[in-house]
Amino acid sequence: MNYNFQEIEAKWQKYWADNQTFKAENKSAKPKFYALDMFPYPSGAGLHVGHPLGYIASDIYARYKRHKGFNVLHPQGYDSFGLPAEQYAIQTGQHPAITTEENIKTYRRQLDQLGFSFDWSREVRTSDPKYYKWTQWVFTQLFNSWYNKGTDKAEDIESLISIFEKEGNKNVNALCDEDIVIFSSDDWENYTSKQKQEILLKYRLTYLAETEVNWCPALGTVLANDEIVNGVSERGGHPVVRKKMTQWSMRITAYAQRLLDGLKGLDWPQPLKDSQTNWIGRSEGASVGFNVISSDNEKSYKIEVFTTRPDTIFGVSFMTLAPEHDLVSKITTPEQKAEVDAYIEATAKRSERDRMADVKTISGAFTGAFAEHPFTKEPIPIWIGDYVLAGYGTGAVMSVPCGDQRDYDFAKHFKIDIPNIFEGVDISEEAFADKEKTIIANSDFLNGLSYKEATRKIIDALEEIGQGKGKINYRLRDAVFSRQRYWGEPFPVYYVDGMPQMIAKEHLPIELPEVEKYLPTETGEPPLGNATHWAWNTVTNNVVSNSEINNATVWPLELNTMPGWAGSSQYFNRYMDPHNEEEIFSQEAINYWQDVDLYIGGSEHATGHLLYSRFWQKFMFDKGLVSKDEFAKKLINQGMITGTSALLYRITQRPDVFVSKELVEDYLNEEASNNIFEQIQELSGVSKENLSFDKIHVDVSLVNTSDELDINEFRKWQLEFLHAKFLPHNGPVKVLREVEKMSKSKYNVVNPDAICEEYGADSLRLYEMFLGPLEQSKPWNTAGITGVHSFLKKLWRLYFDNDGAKFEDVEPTKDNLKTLHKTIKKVEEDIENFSFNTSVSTFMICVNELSSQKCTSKTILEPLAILVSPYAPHIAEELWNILGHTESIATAPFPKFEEKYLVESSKEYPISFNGKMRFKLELPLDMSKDDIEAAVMAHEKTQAQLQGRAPKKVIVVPGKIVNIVG
RNA sequence: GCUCGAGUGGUGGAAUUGGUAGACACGUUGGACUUAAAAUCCAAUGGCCAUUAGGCCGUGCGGGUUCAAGUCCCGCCUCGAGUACCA
Repeated sequence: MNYNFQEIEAKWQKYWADNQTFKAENKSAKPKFYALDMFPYPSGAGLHVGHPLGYIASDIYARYKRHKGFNVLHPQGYDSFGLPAEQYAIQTGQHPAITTEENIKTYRRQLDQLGFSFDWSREVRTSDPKYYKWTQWVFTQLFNSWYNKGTDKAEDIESLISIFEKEGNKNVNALCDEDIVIFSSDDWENYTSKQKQEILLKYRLTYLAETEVNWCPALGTVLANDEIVNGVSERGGHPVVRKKMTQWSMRITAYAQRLLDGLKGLDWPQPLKDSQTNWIGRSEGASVGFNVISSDNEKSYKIEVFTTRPDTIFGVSFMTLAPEHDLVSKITTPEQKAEVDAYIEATAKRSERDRMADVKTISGAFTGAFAEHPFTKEPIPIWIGDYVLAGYGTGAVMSVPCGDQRDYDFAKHFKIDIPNIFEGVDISEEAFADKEKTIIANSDFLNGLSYKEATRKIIDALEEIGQGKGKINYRLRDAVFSRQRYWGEPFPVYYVDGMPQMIAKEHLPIELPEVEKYLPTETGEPPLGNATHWAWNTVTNNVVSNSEINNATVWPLELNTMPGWAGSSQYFNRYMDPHNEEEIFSQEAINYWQDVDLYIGGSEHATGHLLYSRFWQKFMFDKGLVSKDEFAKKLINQGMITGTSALLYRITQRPDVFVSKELVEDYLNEEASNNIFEQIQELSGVSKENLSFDKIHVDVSLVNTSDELDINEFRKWQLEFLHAKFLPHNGPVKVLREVEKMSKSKYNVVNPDAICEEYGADSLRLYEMFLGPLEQSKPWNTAGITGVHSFLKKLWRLYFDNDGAKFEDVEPTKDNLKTLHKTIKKVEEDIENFSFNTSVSTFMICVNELSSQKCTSKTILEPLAILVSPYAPHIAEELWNILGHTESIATAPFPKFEEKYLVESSKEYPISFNGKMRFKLELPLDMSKDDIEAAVMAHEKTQAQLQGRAPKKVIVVPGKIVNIVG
């Protein structure tokens, strides 16, 4: 009987689907385990071999946990809103829902053929109204909440209103907008409804605000920083300008400290935690107010700055404002106005990323205005410079050139004073920023103090004169939540007199309307502006035609849609109870499953999805909806699988002439170059001076394992190569190999379908794990897959020979048991440590040993099938079945490791001389140290090594090693 | 620049608390089986020297600690990822 993987794999995939083998129950006496993969976006290109890496790992773990007696939740679904489907819709007019549906089918087929143990009954799709109903609902909950710094949690907006009614807002300790005006309870009572709504918006956890965005007029849309290259849009190369727009924002900054603190308890990769820490960017320092010196006594302006070095305040020799700073236009003197305006205009054309990336160019402009130093009362010139960003801190800096390199460079460039306030430090060449070695000088009452002492003292002094206080600042900014797109969740929001109103839970979901075009409207409104049926009737509580808008009972609906991360910020909880139509999830379900025990996905989500989800989870926790304020206990980043690109040398001047790799290398190294050059010239006619080579990507399927190009296939591959010429004419043409990210455009993607076809899913699963450690990035090279495939065949032959099954009910030998139990031990340790590559080797060793032992004992072969089952589930099911079981292997108990089978009585000691192993000596393990030494010293090889010398020292580590020194 | 990873044969990688460097595979070479091929099996395979016995070198580089270092410490180099005029 042969190992017919195609038949076996199809059979068991059908069995699992028919029997719902992996359906998880929300009630169980077993302990729970929740294994989750990061939400996939179903792209049109389908899966390549890099995608399943993490899925295989989580599947092995999930299957292992089932063997270990856990009730395992291992769901899968689709983050199915997104840009590519919308882009395709714009180009072809095809509705994104149709494209998405097709892509999901491809994904599903590819996932199914790999034999994953997903509970498909729990599948969710973010673009399904039944799902996004709850995304909309969470949004309304955020709207109806404010952040109470006193209790350090989100609370219902009603509690804030009742405070306003009782005592106004003077005692409210909230995380809110900066421009809050103090009012009394009487004031509140007298405000109009609209005024009240405006004030409340400043406190809500999701709110409307003017946000500066990268606006691309030609595309009619806002672009992300990385969609802009050299100041123009990546797609189309259109100009981009900075523009203010009213958009929904999420007050994630309310959670900055808790998001930081929460990281400590998470078993997540350190680099990932580090990048979140940096992203949140907590810094301690002081907020300082500088009064602007004004000849006009009626207007007094104050510049607020945040500084981490308040101790250097006596070193301030100028101030720098972001060009966008509100005060700039107000304080600039008439003489300087032209220069300042020109500078502001120039800055607006630069993207934030541009401004940040360009460290070398120093630019700025003097406003003509001066601020007053809070202590010396000296005038300080106020400059603007694009190295100061409006979005960070207050958008203003107190510049201390002697202590900050950027300030130093700016001062040097504009010939501004650089006063030295450090004792015994030379600042003629560069600034001095070492806090630890700082001793303050030339600073009045701070002289002689260290950084720490001076900081404490100056903050007290600032508070005393009312011009500053200690402050903690976060780099984290509130997250913009509006997108000017079609294919996303619509907001459950309509506008009454321009003020946003939430639509109640019982009327959700608000479904995405049909539109004729997916582009922005001619007036620049988002695509939903094209919808004719997009107004809210507050009487009948449904969506009606725009023509019915009467600004009394029928109002316009929001035209923006939600961003990609909206749907992915609570999906892991929705999986616990995915079909609940009454609640986002039942308390029973969330209390049973609690949180994700293992989350596997790419590190690219470090500061996006993984930060927003933590924020939503903490909010849900504050609302009492979830019992854990972190949603994933353990997280693993799987490494990227890189592709091995094939690059073919082409003569730049003759794009139809290709030269084999080794000839080009010889030529370039000037080895035998004359001979090669003659051949090249004969073929191409290019002179030596003009000769240069390009490297073009060639589809990897056109190249064999010896890097030789299949010339005939290459000619057929693309029309332009039909009449290509090659050097050598009749010898093999070799390509250069380079490891790069796997990508369609580099023609180095390997599709799993072909491998499944040729070797089967079990081989692919094993091979992806065998490649190397899960977390490391590693190159894909199909050459080695034959190794794991022949391992599976060897495994099969342990159970079968040509006549059929050969296992028997016989007692296993000592060696059989030893092999089995050392395998159990190692595999169990490996899985617990996510070291899947080493267990594949362990299986190979085990099967090699059992084969040479000619083991046929069921006592060994049964547990072996279970051990292999998480990795290669199809073959394991088949073997299990043939061993006589009628139930799936999925919940068969994991074999129990027993130490007694591994106990050894002797050890082959390595005998080293000066640390170098020279020979081995078998000695009993219970032999004493002295006896070992005596035995070793008496050995003839020891005497030969020593050649009569007396050893200085003999180190004996029983059970390990003997080392003779001398 | 900063932060975090990584660097081991021709290749992917192994070496769990410092204790036999190169497990397991791929590839290559030789052999068996076969009319032949495929499949399968067996053997060899870090480099250099040596007929053998054996010796020397060897985990990016330079130092150090130790009886013993891929592993620990100090200083560098290279590659990868993230991030950035963060005040």
